[in-house]
Amino acid sequence: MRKSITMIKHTITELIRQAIRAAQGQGDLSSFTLPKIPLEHPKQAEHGDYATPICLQLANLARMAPIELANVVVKYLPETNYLSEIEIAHPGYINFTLDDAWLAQQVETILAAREDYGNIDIGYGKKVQVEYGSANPTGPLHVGFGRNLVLGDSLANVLEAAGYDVQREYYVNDTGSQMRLFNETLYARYAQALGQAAEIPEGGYPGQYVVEWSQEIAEEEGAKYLNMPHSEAVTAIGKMGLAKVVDCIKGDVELLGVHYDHWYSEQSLYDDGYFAKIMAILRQAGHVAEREGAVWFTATESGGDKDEVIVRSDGEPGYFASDIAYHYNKFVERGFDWVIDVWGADHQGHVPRMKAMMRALGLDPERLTLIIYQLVTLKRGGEVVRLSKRTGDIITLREVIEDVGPDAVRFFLLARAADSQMDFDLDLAVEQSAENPVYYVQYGHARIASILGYSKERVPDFSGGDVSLLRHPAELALIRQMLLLPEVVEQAAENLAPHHLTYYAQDLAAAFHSFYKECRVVSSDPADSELNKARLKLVSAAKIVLAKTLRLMGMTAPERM
RNA sequence: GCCCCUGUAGCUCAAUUGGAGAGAGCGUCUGACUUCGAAUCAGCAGGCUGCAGGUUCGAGUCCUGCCAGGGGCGCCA
Repeated sequence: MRKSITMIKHTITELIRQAIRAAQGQGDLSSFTLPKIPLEHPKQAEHGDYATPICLQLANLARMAPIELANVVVKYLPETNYLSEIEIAHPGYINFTLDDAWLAQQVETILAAREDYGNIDIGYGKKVQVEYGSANPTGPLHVGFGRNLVLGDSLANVLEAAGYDVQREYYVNDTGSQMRLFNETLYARYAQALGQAAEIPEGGYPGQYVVEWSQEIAEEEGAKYLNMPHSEAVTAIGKMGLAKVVDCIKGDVELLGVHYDHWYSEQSLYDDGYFAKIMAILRQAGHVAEREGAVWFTATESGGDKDEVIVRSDGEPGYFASDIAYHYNKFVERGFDWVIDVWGADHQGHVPRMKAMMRALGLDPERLTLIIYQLVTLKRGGEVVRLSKRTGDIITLREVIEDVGPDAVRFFLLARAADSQMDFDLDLAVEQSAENPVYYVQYGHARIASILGYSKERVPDFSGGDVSLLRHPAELALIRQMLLLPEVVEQAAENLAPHHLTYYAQDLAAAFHSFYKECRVVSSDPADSELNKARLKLVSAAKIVLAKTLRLMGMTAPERM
C-alpha cells in the first residue's frame, strides 16, 4: 500500500490561515476572504526556512500597514513543536525557522517511510494517461526524440508519486501516407535484395536499416511476394516491417529505462469502429462540412483557429481523423480523467484544433493537456548537424546512449524546462559525459552504500540510534534538504515540470557531500559510539531520499561506481 | 505577413509562478587526502536579466513596441 506524509509546508500554511481566521473572529482583523497563502523558501538563510509575504498582499484588503498586519497574525499563531522562531521582517514578511529537535526527528520519519518517502496526495487517484514518445514507426528513434521520452517518462513518474493513477502509452502511427511510403520502400528494398531492379519511391526512406530489414524478410520469406499483386505484397511486407520497427523502438526506449503500459495502434481505431463512431457524433452535432471533395472539421466554430480536413478528397482519413477518434477513445471508452500528450514544438499549431475537437465532442478542454517542448538542435563540434531524411543521414538515440550512457543522456535531456531550446552537441556529450552532474548525485549514493558496508562490522546494529543527537549544522542542513523532496514532487507535478528534480538532486547530493566532509560517520573513538549510530541512521535516510530522487528521474542508484 | 516559444555570468541553464542583495554546473584562479570513496570539500572572480517604455508597495517573471534566435501557418504527421 502506497503511503505519503504530510508536508511541513502545508502544515505551516494551514497554521497561518487559522491565525488570520482567528484574528478575524476576534475582530482584530476586518473580514475578507482569504486568497491562497504563499509560503516560500527565503533566499537568505537568516530569514529562516519558510517565509510568507501574505501580509504584503493583504494590506489593502485589511486596510492596515503590512507590518502591523504581520504583528496581528503572529499574535494569533499558536505554539508548535516544529517551529523554533517566528519573526516579522520589513516590510511585512513573516519568517519561520524549523526547530532543530523536530528536524532531527524527521530522520525517523524518512526511515519509516522508506521508498514511499516523497510520495504525496494531490492526485487523489485520478486516472491520467501520459502519452509520449509516439514517433512514427518508420525506423529507429532519432536522438531528438530522447527529449520527448525523458520528459514524458519522468513526468509520469512524478505524477505517480503525486498520487495519480498513471498510464504510460505509446501511440503507434501504423497507418496513413507515411506508413504507406515506408511500406513501399520496404518492398522495393525487398525486391532489390532478391536481385530485382526496383526504385525506392519519391519521399521514401533511404536509411540503411530498411535495407537490413528487407534483407531479413527476403531470407525468411523467400521470393513469394514478388509474384503477388503489388498492393497485396506491400501490405504483407509492411506488416512484417512494422513488427520489426516496433521491436526496434521497444529496444530503444528500453535502453533509456522507459517502460510503457500500453502500445496503442492507430489502425485499430478504424478496425474497432471508433472512427465511424466519432464521425457520426460530429455529423450529428453539425461539426463537419463537405468542401472541395473533402470532409472538414469546422474547428473555427468550436474556438479553433482554422478548419481541418478529416477525410481527404481521395477518400482516405487524414491524421486528424485518427486524433479525434483516438482522444474520444481515451476519454469516453477508456475513461481517463486527464490526458497529457507530449509533443514537439513542430506540432504546436495543432493545439487549438485539439481543444476545438474536445469542445465538439462535448468534453472539457481542460482535461486535455498538450505539453509542447522545444526541439533539440543537434551539433557536432559546434556545427549544427542538419539531418537529411533524403540521404538517410540520421543519428539514432541508440548510438548516443551507447556512447554516453543512459543515465547521463537522461539527466542531460531532463535538466531543462520544456520551453527552453537546447543544443545537443554529440562531440561534447561524449567528451563531457564523465563530468555529467548525474555522477555527482550517483556518487553520493554509492558513497553512502560504501559507508554502510564499512560500518557493518564496526557497528553491526544501529537501530537503537538516537537521532536527537543530530545537531551539527551540516547534519541539519542535510535533513533540511531531504525534507524538500515532497515539495519538489508537488512543484514538478503541479507545473508538469520534471526538470526541477535534476536541480534538487544536485542540491541534495551537495548537502550530503558537505556533511560527509564535516562529520565522521563511523568513528574509532569509543566516546562517539552513540553519535555513530545516529549518523548511520542519518545516512541511511539520505540514501533513501537520493535513491528515490534518482528513480523519479528514471536513473539508477548504484551501490558502487 | 500572422501565430507559438526563447533571450539571464565566458559557456550550458535555474529562479518556488509577482516577493527580501538574481542562483547552480562547467570553465578560470586559491587552498584541502596518513582513519568511512578526492567522481569529493572549502573559497575567489564573474550581471544594466536583449533594448525602450508601462502596470505594481515590489518585475527576470505581467502589458505595449522594437531587435535577435527556434518552431509553425499543407487534403504530411
